[in-house]
Amino acid sequence: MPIQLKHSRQRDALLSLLQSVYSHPTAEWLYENLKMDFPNISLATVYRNLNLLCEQGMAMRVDVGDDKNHFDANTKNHYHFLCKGCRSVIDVSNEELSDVNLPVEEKFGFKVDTHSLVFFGLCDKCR
Amino acid sequence: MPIQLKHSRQRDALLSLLQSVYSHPTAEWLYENLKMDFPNISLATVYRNLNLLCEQGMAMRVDVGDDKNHFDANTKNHYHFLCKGCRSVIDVSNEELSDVNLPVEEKFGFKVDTHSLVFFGLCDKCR
DNA sequence: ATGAAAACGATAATGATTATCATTATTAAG
DNA sequence: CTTAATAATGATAATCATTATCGTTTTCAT
Repeated sequence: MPIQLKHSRQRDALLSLLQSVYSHPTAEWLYENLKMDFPNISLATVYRNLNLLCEQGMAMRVDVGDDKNHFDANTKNHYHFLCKGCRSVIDVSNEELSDVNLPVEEKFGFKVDTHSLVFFGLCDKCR
Repeated sequence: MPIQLKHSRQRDALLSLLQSVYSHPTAEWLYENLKMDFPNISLATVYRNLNLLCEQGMAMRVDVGDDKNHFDANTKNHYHFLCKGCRSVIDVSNEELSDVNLPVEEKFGFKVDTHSLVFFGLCDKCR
């Protein structure tokens, strides 16, 4: 008996908003912007649906260590860069960094499923 | 006028406890264990002194994305592995993974100061 | 010994997120 | 087109790690 999803205008709007931006917004930012179309939307609804979208694989959580989650509709494998100046989160392709897991598997005998890699510095606007 | 540190038995005990363990304890764990010698110690004292030790470079914060900070008296550059089974945090040397920042600098034109790299999987006991 | 300032313990406050719960919206079946 | 089930909502309380506040205690140079 997996939970049978029902349609929701709020969830639709959330997903298309998330898909329309290149930034990696927080729940709070999405909440503020959804208020344009849904003046009565609740922050709880935003969190609920973000969790749903992540479970469904239509979005992913981006943790850059700034104590709040960011969200990304691009679920393809890639890394992120956090600018210490403007605090923006920027995509970084991971083509050049394949097989990072391998040396850890081999040297320590751990089974490495995934890794998290975040870069910190100044973006081209802030440097 | 930089803050003039004064000696504190609680801070001494915190540092030597942290230096004596290979795990990467949380503030809560350190607090519970310091109670042996300081029954009246406050959790605030533990947090205060952990922040101080980090500022002084005698300890470092380890963020593995589990919503609480871990602490490490080994401030030499190394990575961490989080076991999804026993939730323990294990050191990983970074010898095999030098120059991770470089490709990002070159390709995106960002000034990359640091990066955070955490591995997830099962340790040799849990796999 | 003494006084300024650091550190303390207790505890309230914060901020992001989750849980609760009464009400509303969606949807499949009659 | 009703209706009944159940998912989703909005409002808000609760949670949990961490920080701030504040009156009291320690530390330490004088």
